[in-house]
Order: sequence, then structure tokens, then C-alpha cells
Amino acid sequence: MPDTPRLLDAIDRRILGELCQKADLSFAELGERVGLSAPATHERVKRLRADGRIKGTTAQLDGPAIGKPLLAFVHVDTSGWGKSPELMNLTELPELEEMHSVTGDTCMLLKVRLQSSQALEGFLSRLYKVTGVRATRSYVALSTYLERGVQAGISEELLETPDPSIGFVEP
Amino acid sequence: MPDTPRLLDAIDRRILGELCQKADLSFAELGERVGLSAPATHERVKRLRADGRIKGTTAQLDGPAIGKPLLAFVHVDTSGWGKSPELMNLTELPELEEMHSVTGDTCMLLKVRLQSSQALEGFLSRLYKVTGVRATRSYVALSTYLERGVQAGISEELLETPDPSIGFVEP
DNA sequence: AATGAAATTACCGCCCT
DNA sequence: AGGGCGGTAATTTCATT
Repeated sequence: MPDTPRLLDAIDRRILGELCQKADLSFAELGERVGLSAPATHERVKRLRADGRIKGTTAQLDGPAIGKPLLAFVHVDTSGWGKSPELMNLTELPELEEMHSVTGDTCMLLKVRLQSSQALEGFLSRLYKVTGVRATRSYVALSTYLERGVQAGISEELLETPDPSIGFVEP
Repeated sequence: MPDTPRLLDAIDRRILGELCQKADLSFAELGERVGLSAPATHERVKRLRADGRIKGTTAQLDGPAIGKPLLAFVHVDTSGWGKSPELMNLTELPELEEMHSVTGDTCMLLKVRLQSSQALEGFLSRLYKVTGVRATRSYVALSTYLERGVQAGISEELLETPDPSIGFVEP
């Protein structure tokens, strides 16, 4: 299975664009939107899955509506680096949604969605029991203005050479 | 429309647990897993949608496989507060996946997925053009160990009173 | 265009107020 | 008696060849 089996054409992108917003379309409906017959569309989607472009389809749950009104991002400073088995154990907690190692002043970035601030305290307490965890910094979400999965589109705009006369620095 | 129309029972939670992992099960299959007939399961799912527990279903795209290998979290310092129309314009960029206002030393937290580091530069450049944006700090993901949507489960573990003898502080 | 599977509706019965 | 909920059967829509 090659890494980039085939190139995506315009129709593939439109299919991905539709499916990442609403995955429960019928193939007939999806085909109509992209200008293909149902079976042809089905074939495309099967290919996109086989090529690993589409990893699967999931239901989007509403955090507050299922009892998890609190969203937080936790930066973690560790003494060691990367994937420790102990750290990976946290993965079993359904409250943990993301775990990335990142560049910058911290090593690990976690995204957690919790029942309450008490649960956040419980989570941090759990985190500090992991050997190698030095310190944490938490950012609690006050409002979420946008939250969605990977989008198919790509902006030309961002690839333009930035105007050097404007200039910016990260401190 | 009441905020919490009905309470979730054990079967609802199991349905949510299945669907947030794999939303393209047949109702027959899903029903088998939770111990209900297909129509009864369908009824439950319809209710969970109507009550806003399930917001929709989406395809999970693979970032690298669709040409976006770079994931970054950008903390933004703004002079004003909250939702400015100018900031909300960024929402149109498919590279922007999340935007939250957060507690802590920065005001806004963004999640972006991009084609390249050049595109990240382009994005930051675009960001600095928004009035009120003072400074940014970017965390680029080196490895993603876990990335998933809202999970249905809730850990009892985190609600236990933390052992006060351990103790921890956020600096 | 045809076949088989699945979603969806209709309708009936049970249980617990 | 009635409302909520689940089961079976019938129908329509959709996936798949």
C-alpha cells in the first residue's frame, strides 16, 4: 500500500469536502453534489478509504449534552522525551481526546474534556503521578468558536509569499 | 426545547460509545451490540440526535494523506476580548480547525492543520493582520499519539478526592 | 437495470405509573 | 386508562453487482 497511491483530483476533493461535513449522505445524494452517478461515487469513496484518505466515520457528540461541559488544553513538561508507556496509559481515559508531542517550551500537549473542575483536578493529579512529569500549564476553554475535524480544502492564500514589509516575530 | 431533555441511561451511553468510534454501523449491528432490535435502536439514535446529544456524523480525513502533514496549536494574545468579526473571518480558512477563548496567559487558542511550514508562516502573517492581535506562540506537533473526538465514557477515577498528601502546583 | 440489504414506518403488546 | 418503550412485520429506499 503506497503512501500516496494516487493524486486527488477535483472530484475527490469535493467528495472529501462533503463527507467531512456530513458523512451520512446517500451515494445518490453525494453523487448529485459532485456530478457523478451513485455507483461511480461509491467507487470513489471506496478508493478514498482504501488509500487511507478517509480513516472512518464517527458521530460528533456534544460535550455539554453528554455531561462534559469543561474543555481544557494541558501543556506538560516532562523530563524524558516522547512516548512513555506510563503516559500512553492515560489514553484509556475517555476524557483524554488528544495527545501530541510538540515543539516549543513544553513537551506534550493534551486535550481533555471533563465533567467538572473537580474532574480536571483529578486528571492533573493523575498526570502528576506519571513519572517524568515535571510541571503542567492548563488552558481552560471559556468559549468554543470553532471545532471541527480535518477539512479537505487548501487555501492558496496561505502559500503566497508574505509581504516582508509587514513582518512579525514570535517573542 | 429543554436543556437536558431526558437522562441518558446505560443503553444510550453504550450507543454513544459505539457511534463515536464507528458511525457507519447498521442499526441491526448496533442493536445487537447494545441488546436491542434494529427499530428500537433507530428510535434511540433518533432521540439522541433530536436531543442534541449527537450533533452529526463526519468522515475522519487523514491529514498527511490529503496534503496537510503539519499540525500546530497557536496561542494568540489579543488586546480586545473575545469574538471579533475580523477574527471570525479566519473561520473560512479550511486550515483552521479550532478556535477557543481560554483562561491563562493567552486569550485565544487555535488549532491549524497545514500543507507546510511555509503555509504556517502564511497563516501567522494572516493572523497578524487582524487588528488587536498582539503576539502569538506556536506549538508544532511532532508526533500525534492520540487524536479523537468527544468520547461517551466518564471515569469515576477522576472524581475521587485527590490524595492531599501528594499535592501539586501549577507554576 | 436488477438484486439483496438496510432504513424506516406501521402496528401491536408489555410494563409501570 | 395512559404514556413510554420495545418487538415483529411490511414497505420503501439504498447499496452493490
